[in-house]
Amino acid sequence: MENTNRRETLMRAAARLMRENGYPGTSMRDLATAMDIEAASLYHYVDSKEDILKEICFGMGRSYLNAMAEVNDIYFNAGERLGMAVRAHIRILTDNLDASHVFVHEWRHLSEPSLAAFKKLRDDYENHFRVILRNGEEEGLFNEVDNKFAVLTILASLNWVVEWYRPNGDMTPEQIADKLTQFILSGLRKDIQA
Amino acid sequence: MENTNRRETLMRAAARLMRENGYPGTSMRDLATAMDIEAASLYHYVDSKEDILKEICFGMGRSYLNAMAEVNDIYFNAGERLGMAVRAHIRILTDNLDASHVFVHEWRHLSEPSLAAFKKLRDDYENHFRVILRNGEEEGLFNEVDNKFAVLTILASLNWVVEWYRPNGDMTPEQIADKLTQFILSGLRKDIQA
DNA sequence: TACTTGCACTAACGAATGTTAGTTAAGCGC
DNA sequence: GCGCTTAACTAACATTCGTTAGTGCAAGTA
Repeated sequence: MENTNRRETLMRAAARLMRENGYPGTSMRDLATAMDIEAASLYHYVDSKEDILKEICFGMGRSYLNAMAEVNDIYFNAGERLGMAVRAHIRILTDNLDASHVFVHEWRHLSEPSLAAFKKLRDDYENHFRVILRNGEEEGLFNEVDNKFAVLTILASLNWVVEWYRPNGDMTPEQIADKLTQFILSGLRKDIQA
Repeated sequence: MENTNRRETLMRAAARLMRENGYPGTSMRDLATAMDIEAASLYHYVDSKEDILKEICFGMGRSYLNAMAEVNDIYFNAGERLGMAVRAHIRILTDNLDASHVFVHEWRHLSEPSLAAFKKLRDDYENHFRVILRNGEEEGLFNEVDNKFAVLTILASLNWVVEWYRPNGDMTPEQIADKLTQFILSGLRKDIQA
């Protein structure tokens, strides 16, 4: 437990607290207690409480977007790209459970103009998924579906993992990603030719 | 705008505020302002702030469970029962958007023993879905899947609707339920015999 | 008319909130 | 040893928080 980047330790503690109690339910004094310092000392590392939220939300947003950019750099068919995107998403999410929870749920407590910027970032990410689905249709691989609706439903499944995943549980992130991909592609119904 | 059950108006206003700002982010004074009375006057209707949360969470929980009981009373095959459960869930959710959001996201701010009771209620509801899936397998209708995982993923898709559904949007609750059912059953992939 | 009830009010409580100002002690390069 | 930086501290600020106590008034009932 050396002194590796105290600021980052602070961010991690903040993410954990905000995950457990929400952003308004997390006080600077709570965070200070978790860091074993006084509340005022936090301001040596951050400018304000909202700064912490901003850093977590936009940091995670960048992570997700970067991973998606990598996926799109590689040229595969839409089915494979979808699987890779799901796998990347689940990997980042499970690697940063607390921060991802904040990313998914607490961003609404951002104030303008950060709020608008964050929404744009999210829309960008969703759009990448939409493009994959459209490609899949063009390739004759996917059914023609309402893409907006489908992406929301897919991301719902992915993001909900943050609610129940536990490290040391009985599913690895890779297994989760595989099952999700299969579910998204095939659903529950048994193939006729079983 | 007559005086139809002022207490219920209060609950509705509370649900809206807690949806927008979270439970810790909603003060009794905020709620009082929304009701156009003083904060102290709220205590004529409720015992405490947490009472409001309790009433919303358990009220919605009962609604969802009752609907599920009705679905299970009628004897259909698992595929049809799943469709009916989805439709019932989406109907309740879209009929009570704000309260459902609180039900899905704010219950964690309950304190014991309410918290444990709520979790039990939720587990009961999830179990009903699990039973439907198992029946579907027994009937040879569904693939054999990890039921716990599948139910979480299905409920994720359903509950996420609370994040994007807008009355006067371009999908009716029935259309949403139908699309969700289709997605859950068949996924994205095009049938071979298309 | 007298009493009760429903629904609101004012005033205030102690505690908690985010944040600022100013200080102190330790460690490091010169 | 001197000066600067880092990382913490104490003390306090104005505000907001959930909640309680006590009051007033209007409507309904005996």
